[in-house]
Amino acid sequence: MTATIRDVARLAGVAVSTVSLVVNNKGRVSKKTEAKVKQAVEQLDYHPQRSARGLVTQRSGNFGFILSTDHFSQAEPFYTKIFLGTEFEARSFDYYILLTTIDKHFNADRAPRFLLERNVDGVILVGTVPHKIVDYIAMRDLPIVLVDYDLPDTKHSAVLIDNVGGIRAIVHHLIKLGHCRFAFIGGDMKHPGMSQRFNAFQQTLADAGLCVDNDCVAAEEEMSGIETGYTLMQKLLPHHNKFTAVVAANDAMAVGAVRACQGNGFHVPNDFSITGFDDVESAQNLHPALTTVHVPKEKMGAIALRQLVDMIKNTAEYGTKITIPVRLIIRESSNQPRS
Amino acid sequence: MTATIRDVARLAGVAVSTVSLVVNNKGRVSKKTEAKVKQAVEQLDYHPQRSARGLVTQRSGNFGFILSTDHFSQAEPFYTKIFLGTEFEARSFDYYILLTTIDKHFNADRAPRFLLERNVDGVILVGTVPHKIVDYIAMRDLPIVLVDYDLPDTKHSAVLIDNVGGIRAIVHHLIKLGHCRFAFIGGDMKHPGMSQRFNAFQQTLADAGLCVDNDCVAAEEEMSGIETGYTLMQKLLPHHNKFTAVVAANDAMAVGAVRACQGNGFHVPNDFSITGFDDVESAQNLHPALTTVHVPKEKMGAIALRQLVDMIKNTAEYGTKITIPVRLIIRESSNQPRS
DNA sequence: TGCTGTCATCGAAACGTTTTTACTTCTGTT
DNA sequence: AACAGAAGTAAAAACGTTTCGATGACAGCA
Repeated sequence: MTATIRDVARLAGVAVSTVSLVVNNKGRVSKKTEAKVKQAVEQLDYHPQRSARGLVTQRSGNFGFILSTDHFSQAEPFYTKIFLGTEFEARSFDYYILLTTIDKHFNADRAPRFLLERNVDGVILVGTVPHKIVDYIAMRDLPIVLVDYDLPDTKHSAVLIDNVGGIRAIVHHLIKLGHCRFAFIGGDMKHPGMSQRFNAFQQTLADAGLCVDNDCVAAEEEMSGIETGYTLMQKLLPHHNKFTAVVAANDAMAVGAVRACQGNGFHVPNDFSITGFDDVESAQNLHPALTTVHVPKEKMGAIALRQLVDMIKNTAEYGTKITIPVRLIIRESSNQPRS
Repeated sequence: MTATIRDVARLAGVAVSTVSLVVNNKGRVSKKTEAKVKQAVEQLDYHPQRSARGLVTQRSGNFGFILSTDHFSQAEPFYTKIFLGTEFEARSFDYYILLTTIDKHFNADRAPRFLLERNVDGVILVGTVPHKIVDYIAMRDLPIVLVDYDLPDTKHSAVLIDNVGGIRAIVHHLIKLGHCRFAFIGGDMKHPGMSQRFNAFQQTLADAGLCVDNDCVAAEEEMSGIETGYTLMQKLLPHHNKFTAVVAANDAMAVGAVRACQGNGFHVPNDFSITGFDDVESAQNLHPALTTVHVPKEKMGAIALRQLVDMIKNTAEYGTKITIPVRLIIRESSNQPRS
């Protein structure tokens, strides 16, 4: 049904190879034949067939995009936005994205089919992802870019959030408002980004000559959602006279924390300032609107893609870590401490 | 680097074609050679290469999944969940999903590359999608399944929500609680599902011998998010003595409506009952938790995929409309009317 | 023993490209 | 006028599969 390269060649009165040269504009073809060929291509609406091209070039023109199932189905479209950035950028580089989710316990014989069938030229892995699958992909020596995740003991490219800079900005902002007694809400400490935020929190305070009461740190292992924030804030509230500002490790938990306060008759920010991190959608809609750190999610996805492309073109090193700068967003949830 | 079918054949001591027969278990191969071949496959970790296979079968093993950019980036993961359902089901049928977003104004020369390169065997289109692209795909005669959208004047398969049943359940529930004066909040009436919900609302009331005041219907053209719900509820509130129950066409707008009420000193459900539709994540987290209609999103995605597969296997008709039943979820936002 | 039919396996063609090598034709130089 | 080199084009091989027709072995039957 659809036109093949042979049809184009026949119509243009040239050899098949010449058509190929024109289409991929490689080699030198005279202006005249080029025009002829292009006209024929146009007329037949010819597009090279992916599989045929892939067979000879051994390139699929696809990238794999892997994230854990629970990340993807999360209420907040944090990772969805990263994907969007990648997908959009991919289009302009003529790559396609094969998205798949894997669950926490990766099992080698349930490996994404696109790996087995050599149907991708590189892989982007986003968020917390089993160590095993990274090794698995590396073994098949495909270029890898991690996003918002880092494996400490390996040498893979990664696109990372400037967690330290973000937390530092938040804390300095609060100090400038006059706060000197802080609490912290953290979750999912297995995620390197989370623990990074916590460490930055402590470090920044230490640098400012302040220290944190143990009662003012609440952290949970597994989750880092609204529920978690709510629960942890409940644990913090009994010691509410020990702090005036609460730094949450992300917006979701901050939202939960605000709710817990309001549910217990406290006012934000009059009684406590509460801050988040990530600048997700609901941070703006919240009442009071959340002071937080903006993370450019789409941009991160785009940069990861570009990094992958560069690695394939060999114009980028295979272990580059890219740290994405973030921006403090001051809204209503932070204010001067109660007197 | 990776093993080819020839390597397997050599190792097993059989012909290439025999290996192919075993791998695809077509034709009859003796138990003995089958074992030999399978052992060799195992040993070399052989997997047929997608592009080579695709070239000869003229099948890519991929499905396209298209939704509009704004749908996908929406805060609520409604469409994300549909995708998840599709992707998961696809895996068990050995298909891969190529996801792409297109913007409202589809332009034929920016068509998804997977269409041009014949890199998909069928397409799932989700949500409001330009009429033009559907025609475009149909022209290339690929099987199509629409999800949560329907084109009235065409004959395409579609997986649809039982909007009528859902609204009817909601209204009956409210009537049973004692309500007889209703308001409606609707948005994005271009989407057939939305107008369907509105019509069902009116019809159900009419059937019950009730009618709706014009002042009690608020609908906006474009959007249907939290903001819209908030704005529309503001418009409704001046006439608050004309109704005791507010039916919103989806959860997002219901959330906005609840906020507007609370912001103006009204209590939900004591002053008004407010209901939603969709049962998204935040409907449960809301205070008060939202009475709504549960829509099985993952399931819809899965069913769409299966429909596509069946169409390709020619075990399903090309214009089947599948209506997915929904379930009333009674939570806290609905109660008896104020006296 | 010779013939027919079934079953298992094989060899070769085909799918639609890209890429490499080879062949013309032209241009300019001596 | 002969020739070298460059430029443009063509022919053919290769990529890794599937599939189809051919072949051989073997059983059953006359």
